[in-house]
Amino acid sequence: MKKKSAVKIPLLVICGATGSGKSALALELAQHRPLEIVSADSRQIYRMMDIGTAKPAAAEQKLVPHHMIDLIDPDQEFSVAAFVDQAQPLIEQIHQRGRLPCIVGGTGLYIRALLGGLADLPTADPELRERLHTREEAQGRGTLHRELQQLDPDAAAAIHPNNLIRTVRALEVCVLTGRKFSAIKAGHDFVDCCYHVVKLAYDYPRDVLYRRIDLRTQKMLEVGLVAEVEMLVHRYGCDLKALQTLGYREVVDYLAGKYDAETMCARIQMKTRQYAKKQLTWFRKEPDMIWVDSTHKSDRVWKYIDHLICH
RNA sequence: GCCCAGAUAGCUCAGUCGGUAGAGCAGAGGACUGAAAAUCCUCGUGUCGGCAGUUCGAUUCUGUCUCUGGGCA
Repeated sequence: MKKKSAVKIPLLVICGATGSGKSALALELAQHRPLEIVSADSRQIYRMMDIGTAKPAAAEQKLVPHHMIDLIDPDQEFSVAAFVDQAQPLIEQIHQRGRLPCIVGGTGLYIRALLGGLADLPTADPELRERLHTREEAQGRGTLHRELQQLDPDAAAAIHPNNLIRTVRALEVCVLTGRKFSAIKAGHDFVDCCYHVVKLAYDYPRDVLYRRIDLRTQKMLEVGLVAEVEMLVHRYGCDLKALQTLGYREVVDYLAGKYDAETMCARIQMKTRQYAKKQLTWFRKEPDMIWVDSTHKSDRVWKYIDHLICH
């Protein structure tokens, strides 16, 4: 998975909270410098989920080459590993075309995995997961975590008993490899960066960011988020995993009559603010992050980019 | 105008048989290696509406005033 080359490929990363203007900045930069955009967004990979994921408009995508968008249908499976496997060769191709690859996205794990690679872990096994979940249901809460304690005490200690999803994954790795999940992870720490990277993020006062989010949510509803979700529900049913996505989930509840339109809007705004906060927690500890003051962005940003391009 | 019910954390409310109070949500902080816009964890002092009275002690009992619902005129 890791590409070892003598010269590291230059790579611009624009990350940060949802609604902070990542896409707009990338588009602006692309007007003046030769770059192509690689989305690092775990939801924009889905076709038909356009409005709620704030996917760049068709016109914008025509203006600048965009990648890693509309890869799969909403009922298909995806993963960090799939993202890395597809994005890494893309980045190399863009570089060979003489352009600067620009990662734009808010999915912290995807970015980290792209830059540092992933540990050598087995892919998801849906049937095994199904069996594990069934066992937890049949034998009671905490069953799987207790099993994990036997198989891999370190992993169990690091995962809260209430966190079923991560307990299942850890067990899955142990069962599939016959090794300890914690031991495999310990041999990999994300540091092997195969790119020459500049990481940027907009730094907003929290209240300004939240106001932007509230407005953006309103706009999404105005341009037809509800209709988009209705179409998805009609096509796939409402149990779709992709419909757990923030924004989509609330519209599904609204359509089911759980609350009125006003409450739906308020809830999406609230959930989006909470998500932005969570992203900030993630990016805050990201090493070598350059936080760009949102009020006077340009000069510094151009300098970093030209440095990368000349590299 | 009269009667009744309320007034407690940013919001919705619980509670204190008199010893100054606690849930949910919100908010803040955090974790995160193939579901990551998912999943999970931690954090609760506030003139208990104002004033007066009873009491060693009142958010709790009494009176009164203000405000908000509802009912009767």
